Amino acid sequence: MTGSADLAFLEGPVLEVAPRLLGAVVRAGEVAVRLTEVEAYDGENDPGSHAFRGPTARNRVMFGPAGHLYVYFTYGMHHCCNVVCGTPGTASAVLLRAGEVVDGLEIARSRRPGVPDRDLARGPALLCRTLAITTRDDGTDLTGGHIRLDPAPPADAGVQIETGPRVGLRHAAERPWRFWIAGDPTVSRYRPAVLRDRSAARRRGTS
DNA sequence: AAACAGATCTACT
DNA sequence: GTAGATCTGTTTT
Repeated sequence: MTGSADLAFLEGPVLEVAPRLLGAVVRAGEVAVRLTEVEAYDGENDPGSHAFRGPTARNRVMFGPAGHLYVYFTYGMHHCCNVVCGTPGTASAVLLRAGEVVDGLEIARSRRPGVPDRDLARGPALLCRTLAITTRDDGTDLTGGHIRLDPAPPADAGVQIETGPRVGLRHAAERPWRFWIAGDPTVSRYRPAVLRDRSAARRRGTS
């Protein structure tokens, strides 16, 4: 539990890294979450990635080395966090979508009063809220600081994994790059990505 | 300086 | 099951 975690596996291709993060534990201070649901984002090759159009002030962390945290803010009120993977220069990352609180339960509950335990980190913004992760933590090294990541224990190596489309994307929504632990109750159950842009479809339809 | 876009969540029927 | 609130940070001019 002490010392630095071995995060070398994060340097691989994002589609291999993402499923291996299931069962891994993210610890932020007193609260720890075991990951049950993640999504892969393949940087400049992926229209769904924030890095698709190249480096900017916001996404620069993703272009750096693996094992750091990329945190972004969206919808005016939500934080979401990713684990950067791949080699420097590539901008692949894995969105942490959901997990199970495995330590610091009292503190986690106090951050989300009245919520059932299984829902404490059920969804990417909720996971960040339960771990108190904000854009202040953007770029954090995960090998052993105030926020750290520990690989899935051997017991999780054989868990059954399911895949499906990523949630909520406008582009590349069809890629089945969402991974979750089969049957786990903490996996978010939001609707799959849907087409929102009816006006564009209508414009095209009147040809 | 201004416009845009959003990898969500909650509430409501 | 679905509609809509929400409003900041980022990007572009």
